Amino acid sequence: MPSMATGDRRNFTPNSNGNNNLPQFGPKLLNSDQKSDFFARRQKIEQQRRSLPIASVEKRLIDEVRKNDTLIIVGETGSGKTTQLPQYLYNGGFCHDGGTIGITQPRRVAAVTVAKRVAEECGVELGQKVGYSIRFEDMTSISTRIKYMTDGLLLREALLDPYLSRYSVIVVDEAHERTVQTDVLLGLLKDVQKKRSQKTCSESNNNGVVKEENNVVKPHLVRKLNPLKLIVMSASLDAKGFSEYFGGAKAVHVQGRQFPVDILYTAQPETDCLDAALVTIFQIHLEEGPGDILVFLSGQEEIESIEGLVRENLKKIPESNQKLLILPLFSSLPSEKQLKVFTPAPNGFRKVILATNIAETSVTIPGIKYVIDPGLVKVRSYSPDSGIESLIVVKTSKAQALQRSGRAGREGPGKCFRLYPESRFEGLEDSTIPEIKRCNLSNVILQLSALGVDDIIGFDFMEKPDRMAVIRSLELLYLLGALTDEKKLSDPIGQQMARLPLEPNDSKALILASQFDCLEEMLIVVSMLSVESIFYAPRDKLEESRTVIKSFSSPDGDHITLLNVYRASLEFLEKNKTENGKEKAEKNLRKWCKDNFINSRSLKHARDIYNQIRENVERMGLKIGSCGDDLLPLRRCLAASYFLNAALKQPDGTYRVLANGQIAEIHPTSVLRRTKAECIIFYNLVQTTRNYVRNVTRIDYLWLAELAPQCYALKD
DNA sequence: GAGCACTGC
Repeated sequence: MPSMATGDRRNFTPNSNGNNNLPQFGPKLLNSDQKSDFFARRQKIEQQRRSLPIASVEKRLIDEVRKNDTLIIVGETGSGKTTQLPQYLYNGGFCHDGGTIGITQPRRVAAVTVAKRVAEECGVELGQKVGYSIRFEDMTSISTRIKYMTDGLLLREALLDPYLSRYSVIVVDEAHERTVQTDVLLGLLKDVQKKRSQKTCSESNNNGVVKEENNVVKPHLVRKLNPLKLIVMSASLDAKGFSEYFGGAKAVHVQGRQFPVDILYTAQPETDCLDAALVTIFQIHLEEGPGDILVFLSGQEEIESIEGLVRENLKKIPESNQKLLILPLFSSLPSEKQLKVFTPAPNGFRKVILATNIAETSVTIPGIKYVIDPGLVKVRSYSPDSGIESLIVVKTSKAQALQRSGRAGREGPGKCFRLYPESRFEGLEDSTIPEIKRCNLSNVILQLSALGVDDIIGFDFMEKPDRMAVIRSLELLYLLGALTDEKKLSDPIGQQMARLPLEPNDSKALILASQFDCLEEMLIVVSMLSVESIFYAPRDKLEESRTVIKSFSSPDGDHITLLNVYRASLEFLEKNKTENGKEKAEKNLRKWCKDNFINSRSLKHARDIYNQIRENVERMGLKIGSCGDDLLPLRRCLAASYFLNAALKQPDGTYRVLANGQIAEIHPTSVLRRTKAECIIFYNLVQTTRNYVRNVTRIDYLWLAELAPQCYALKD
């Protein structure tokens, strides 16, 4: 690593085509002290609404929606499309016959914050005319006409109401992100649209009545169905793909409004990305005017090492120049540390935020004037041939690079330093490969089967998933008993699995646990497995954290260790509740988490999931029994459910996956890392630097033949 | 003795 303190620097060249317009989303929220004068505020809101770029095309947009059943809207940053269009539609009479306007978002925070803003603009109480619905939280009522929600939630709704009959218009926002949920939703909506324009509900098999899950007929569902209006909103400059998919649908472009960002490239390719980022941070800090820096890095490890390097090098420069605040930001970082990036730097200080992709779309940080973009991103990929998931660092797409640089132009003109030559930019892919082409499809297939789509290969996806990936997932679902020989959803197993908001394997584990009399325990285990990283160990307290985490660990493996953590936290909470009351107890729990190196956000998430799936299994009528302190039935049940993830120890201490011969090691975070049981089942296998199995439990080899004969018939 | 980006039901 070359010394930072001296003259090492990078020469950046501006891009050749001058400036660019960058896509970004959402309007800025007003800050709270502006709320004081109600009338002044309303006037201000009106003024702001009228000044949005989209306001000038309101009439035209409404006309187009009247004329076309499907419309593509390409809305640039700050156009106001997400907040304004639903209001235009409402005022344009699209709710007159009692229909609702549904707007989907890929992320929960977006659904919530936008709904709040729109309710305020409309001068109504949130949950009345304007509301939102996300997992764990429904802020809608019978009078809700503008409903923001996550795309995944709308998919779930389609299971109960296949015609989506309560909606007159559905707006799919941020479609350019192409999440799995968005892609499935687009295919589904296309189909619903066809069905709704071909026939009214009264001609359907349901005799004109669409029943809710509990067989209660909702009055608004009985009415004759109008054709479904569909609006696909995208920030990508290229609407062609969407338009073609929807049979040449009309596309409308709405201007954006944002500040110019100067794009600078390095003259030469960089061999050491971390070093280049380090040099650029100091170059900006020492030579550029005020404004915070945002650096895009690939992962926690990279962030932590560059954090150390910046600190080291900071000591070498004159003290008057040391006013630099270094803030890491990644998803598994505890909330209180994440929140630090939002507090303005003290007077005279500059913030440098070292972030993963979380800062690309999910989190918007105010005050950023400089972006450093090494042009790399860590992505999940899935090999259908081996069935292995891996996490690899790849080059970003052009669209991603544009999105990143846009983060510098939200509040004023900015600069983006791309740590590669301009020629490399030209060679990048236009857009990122849609997620559906690089993930395991079992859940998608299960959901589509539940929606009556039996021919997955023939389903009209915007981009077809890999054929081999489909076959792999069909096999898994068949082995789990979710699909029949005719590839139809089985009854009751498949039906029950599709209703649970979990991965197919986890759903199966719950169903079996009811037979093994350990559903109480399995609900906890599955909830804990569904969240990311329960434990959080900061680098400087690694040793201490290990000792503490050990106190929860079970010799039988990670599943039971997770169960111990959950039980211990509940015990702490209950005891505290009786002594201190609920609110204080929750606060104390967060302290308890911190002391035990547990991520309290993850634990809270696990509790939410637990409550939701417990309610689900209760409604299904599954017997919720407990195996008490004897956890043998739990381990047997894990073997019976995750039988495809069984592995045997080899003489060299690695493990061989019985189902496909893959070789893997136990992940260093597992409590079985050293013990090396003869036979194990694992929750997942991910390839990083090597093949690792994570969340591992010791089982008896003989259980496999007994409990999963469809896979492990005993040979004589 | 090595380390999982992000999101959703």
